[in-house]
Amino acid sequence: MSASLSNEQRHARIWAVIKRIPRGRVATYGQVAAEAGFVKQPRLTAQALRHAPDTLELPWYRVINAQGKLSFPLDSEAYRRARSQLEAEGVIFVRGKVDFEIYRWRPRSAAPVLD
DNA sequence: TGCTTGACCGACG
DNA sequence: ACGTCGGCCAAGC
Repeated sequence: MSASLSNEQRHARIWAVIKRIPRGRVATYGQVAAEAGFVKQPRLTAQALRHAPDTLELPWYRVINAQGKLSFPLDSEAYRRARSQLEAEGVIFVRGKVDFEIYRWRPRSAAPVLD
C-alpha cells in the first residue's frame, strides 16, 4: 500500500469499511484492515476504532477478533454493550464465541478476477 | 529520539 | 484448548 497515506486517510478508509458491515454480521480486525487495503495490519483497525469520533456512529461492535470473540474484558461495559447489540441483531454466542461460518461478513469482491 | 503499548494474528509447542 | 512468540505499526510518553 501507499506509504504516503496520512493516518487520517488510513482511519477514514477503515471507518468506511466498518460502516459497510451489515446488521447481524461480523468482521475481524484483520478482515476490515485487508478490505481497506492494509493486509496483515489488524492493529490499524483497532487503532482506527480507538480514534473514531462517536458522531460517526460506527457499528464498532460488529468488529471482533479472529477467535470469534469480543476483544474486551468479560466484565467490562464495552463487552456487555457489544454483546447485547449483536444478540439484538440475531447473532448467537456459543461459549463466548461467534460462528464465522454463519455470521462472517462476505463482501462482494470489488474487482472480480476472471481467467 | 527511543522504548513501550495496544479493541490483533498466525504459527507452534 | 491454551500460552508464547514474532511480526506489525502508529501513539504516547
